[in-house]
Amino acid sequence: MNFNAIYQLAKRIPRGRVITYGQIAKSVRLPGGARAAGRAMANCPVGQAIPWHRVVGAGGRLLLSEPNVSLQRKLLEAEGVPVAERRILDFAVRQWRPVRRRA
DNA sequence: CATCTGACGACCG
DNA sequence: GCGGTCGCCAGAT
Repeated sequence: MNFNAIYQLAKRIPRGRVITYGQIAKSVRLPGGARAAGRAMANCPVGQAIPWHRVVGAGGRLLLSEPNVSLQRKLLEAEGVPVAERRILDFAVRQWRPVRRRA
């Protein structure tokens, strides 16, 4: 699969903002939906400066497992994103929406 | 070929 | 809020 489009989009996520797997899938019209986006991130290549920690589940939930979820939380808080146990508090405001031309 | 397993998400009780 | 179902899909066993 060519997940490149996803990684490119991920790179555009502004610091201090987040996006969901579902949104990504929708934005790049990824066949397979959110789950495919999840696979892409799980396969996320290191060394390409991809802010993987800014990708969360629907509703602003952190879906990773330990110990990665702890790291994600740490990274998010480091850029000013408040996180409760496994959930972004003001998700509605923190959510980033990529610019897409014409619905 | 049958199952299981995920960095998913919408729905329902 | 929580747990279960279902649609979705690629790989691994």
